[in-house]
Amino acid sequence: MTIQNTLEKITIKALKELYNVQIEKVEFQVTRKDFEGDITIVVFPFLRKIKANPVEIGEKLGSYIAEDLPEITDFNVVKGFLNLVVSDAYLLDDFYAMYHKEDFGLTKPKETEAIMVEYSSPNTNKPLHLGHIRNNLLGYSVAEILKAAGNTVYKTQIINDRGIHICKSMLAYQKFGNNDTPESTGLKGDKLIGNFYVKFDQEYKKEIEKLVAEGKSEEAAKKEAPLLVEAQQMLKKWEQGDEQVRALWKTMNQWVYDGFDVTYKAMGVDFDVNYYESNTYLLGKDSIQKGLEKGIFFKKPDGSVWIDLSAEGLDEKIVLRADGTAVYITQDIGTAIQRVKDYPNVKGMVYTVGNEQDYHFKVLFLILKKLGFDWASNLYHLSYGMVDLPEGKMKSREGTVVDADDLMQEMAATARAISQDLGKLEGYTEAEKEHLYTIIGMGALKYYILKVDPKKRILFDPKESIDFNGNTGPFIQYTYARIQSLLRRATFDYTEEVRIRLHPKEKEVIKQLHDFPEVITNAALNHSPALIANYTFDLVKAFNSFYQSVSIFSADSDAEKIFRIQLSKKVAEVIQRAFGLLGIDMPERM
RNA sequence: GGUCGCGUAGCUCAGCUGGAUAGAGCAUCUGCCUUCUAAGCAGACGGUCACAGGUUCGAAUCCUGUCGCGAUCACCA
Repeated sequence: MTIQNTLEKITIKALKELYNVQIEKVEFQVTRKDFEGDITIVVFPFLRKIKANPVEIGEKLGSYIAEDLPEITDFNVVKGFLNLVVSDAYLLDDFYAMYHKEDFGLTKPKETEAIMVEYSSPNTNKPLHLGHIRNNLLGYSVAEILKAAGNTVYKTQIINDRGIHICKSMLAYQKFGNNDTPESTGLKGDKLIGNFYVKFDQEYKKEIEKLVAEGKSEEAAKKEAPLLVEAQQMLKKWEQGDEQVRALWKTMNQWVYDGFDVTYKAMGVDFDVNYYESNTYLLGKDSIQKGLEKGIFFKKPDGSVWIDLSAEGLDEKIVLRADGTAVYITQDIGTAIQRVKDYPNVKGMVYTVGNEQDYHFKVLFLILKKLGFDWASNLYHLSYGMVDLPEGKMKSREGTVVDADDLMQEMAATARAISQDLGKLEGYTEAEKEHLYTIIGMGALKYYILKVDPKKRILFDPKESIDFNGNTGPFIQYTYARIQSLLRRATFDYTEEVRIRLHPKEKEVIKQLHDFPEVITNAALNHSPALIANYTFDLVKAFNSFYQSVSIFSADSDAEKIFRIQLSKKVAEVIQRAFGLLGIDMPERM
């Protein structure tokens, strides 16, 4: 609370007068529910400087503050905790300050300081799956949170559009494709290509089996299988710019992009700029050269270039092959530099990539720092845990992945089943209902994934799907919808400020609302949508408790009625804003 | 083996820079719909915060070690 600043000053002054000591900092916390009071000063830390009983210090400090500050109406001391009671008048002022503030909690972005957030980063040989969903939701949400906290943000993805995996799909298409197209098959482009990738693997395995049966070792068979050899030749042709290969590559990639667009739209994510690996895979070599001259890298006798990070507790890492070609990290170095060239106001970057690449990003950031870029100190690997299925790891080639499109459809179907069961949607057209089911289903999915700490792994059971009770997206959406209903019924004017005695539950809600800006700041600092999710749930619980214990339309006075509607309205606004940061839509009714 | 992450109620998870009797949701049980949407609310039950030490007025939180799970240690991306 802003009252904290006032309290801190007074406490410092009081302790100087009472005990003649100079205190630097005062520790505050929200008073626990079981105790009377609103805000608590922890006395224990003062003991270092004051030789006295903590209860005695609390009592003396309490009476000093209560006398000096009209905002504090009462106090009590439990052990070393000084609990202060804040006046209704102060809380009301605090509420109306929030109530009138448009964009409460949001900070205006600074144009001069931008952050680039990378997420999704798909391969173009198969559709998006459950893992991508977590990636996209996290990346998008963190981007929105950073915006809300006052940063200019560029959302980006690096599309893995070249390499042996695409060649495999292309080859399978040439051999078994029958000139299929998304139009002719009715399949989404990414699904069609994904099928050919699976087809390649199947045929490849058959060839291996055959070779092994002919007496080859399995290792040799894997390398010599004609399909694989042909795919490798195709990759070479691609690199040489072979017109036919490039043409097919272009066509097939476009199908995939069209398919991805549909999936991204359903997920509700978007990008400001795309980077393609086919354009960036050659970048970074000249930076290596410069670093070599500066002595950051060294050359081994065979001509390969390395960096020695043993001083930092890591190993030696290769950055350029002996034949002068780039490795994975080389192009990441180049791409990072390219991005700052493209967007000179970028002062930091966030990479949303799974935690199996923790080591890679540690190395990458260290190298960029050593190369001396000022933005290199502001790079963040948004690392997240795997999404596990009950049966074990997902493997795209074995077909045990949960497809992103299928999952989203299932979520809407579940929402439909539950909503029809409850039957509260009279007056809605079928189209409106379907739209609502999507909002609810996606709300469930997004909230379920975003509420857990990114670095923890998630066990996702598609059969049990999502619970719609308790700490879930739909529960919060439901609260929002109920408030909308209240506001529709409130035909009286509720713009004026009123002075009333606050109900304890109302106090709780006001205090909860008050924290919103701080929560956004923390969430941005920690790159954690989970903080927003859990905050919103707490706010909703406080509101529901209030909603159940006071009667809104039959309040004792008009002033109370007005205030309760105002409070509800602000709660709805904050819920909507918070969920906006999670990429979750709000239903007007449900 | 080295490095990194995780280990909190039967299950899923919160717990900010150390602070009061460790918090929610689900599940189980008890109440509450003639009054604003019961996808709700109030309450009960449920914990040696993996284990052992240490730091201090005070540790789930910080440090060290042990155990368990996972990731990583590629001239793959």
